[in-house]
Amino acid sequence: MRAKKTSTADLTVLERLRSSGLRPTRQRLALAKLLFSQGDRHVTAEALFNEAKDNRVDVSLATVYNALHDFTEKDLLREISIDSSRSYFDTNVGDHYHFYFETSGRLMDIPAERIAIANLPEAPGGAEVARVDVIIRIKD
Amino acid sequence: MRAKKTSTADLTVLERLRSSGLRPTRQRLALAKLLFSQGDRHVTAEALFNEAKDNRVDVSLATVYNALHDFTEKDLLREISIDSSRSYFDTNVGDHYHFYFETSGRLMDIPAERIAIANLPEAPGGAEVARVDVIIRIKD
DNA sequence: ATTTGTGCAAATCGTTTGCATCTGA
DNA sequence: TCAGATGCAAACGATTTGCACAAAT
Repeated sequence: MRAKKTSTADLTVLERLRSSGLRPTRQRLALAKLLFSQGDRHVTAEALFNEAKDNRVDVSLATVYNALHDFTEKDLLREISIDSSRSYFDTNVGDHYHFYFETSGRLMDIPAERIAIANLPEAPGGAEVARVDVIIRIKD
Repeated sequence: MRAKKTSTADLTVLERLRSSGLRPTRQRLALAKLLFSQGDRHVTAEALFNEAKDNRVDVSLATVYNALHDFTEKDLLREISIDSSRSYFDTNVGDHYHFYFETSGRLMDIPAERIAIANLPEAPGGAEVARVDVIIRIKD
């Protein structure tokens, strides 16, 4: 099975892992391909795990978590906390905000330019701002 | 102590529960008193539970969770999700945002007037905005 | 009397960990 | 070779639930 040809997309993903200092293992490559080959995505660990299974990618849930966290650490992903029960990982690591649809549990990106934030108070004690999260919660 | 006199503060809390349609039970009254008698607070269920114990208020953890959720439903509290592992309950239910100090895990209110948000995109499909959360994460 | 709330312990859910076994460089 | 990854199952921590009992209206 799987006459495994190396597509350009594969190369991109491979490069991406390599240049992040992450070993491009079979599992990480497969997950990265799922994550980064379809535009911006917001996935949960569980969802990615299932998607992997559907694509006959053999990974354990623990490995999915490991990969997601590794990718996040290397800024290939951004983690978003909507509520205490789920964590989303966003393939869009640029500056942007989110709509959150409460009933469907879906997230949608809002480009940073679409919201003007002014007068941002400086952090007390002059500490550094790690990031600004904006979530617009929608009753749908 | 415990000569249980009815202070005006108690009355306020009692009124508050009543007018929210919540039965002012011993436990809810005690918890509400802890929550609403010391200015704006950000508590976790666990923290409030311990505080109750310290004050010899006899409640179970399940009841603390119940009360916090009941209060939140009646808009006496606002729930804030910082990361997947903790939920904070904020006694300030007015319009405002938050600083989050990553190492200490502390929250600090930012009055709404201190941040100007412009061009807020309307919700797709004209759905209603439930609320806008802004969290400024601080490396401290 | 009826409805609503409470306590407890067990159950659940997402996530993490320990450790023996693999695998990429 | 061998540091770094993986898989599995067990451990975890926060939160929820089921149900018998207690309290508020």
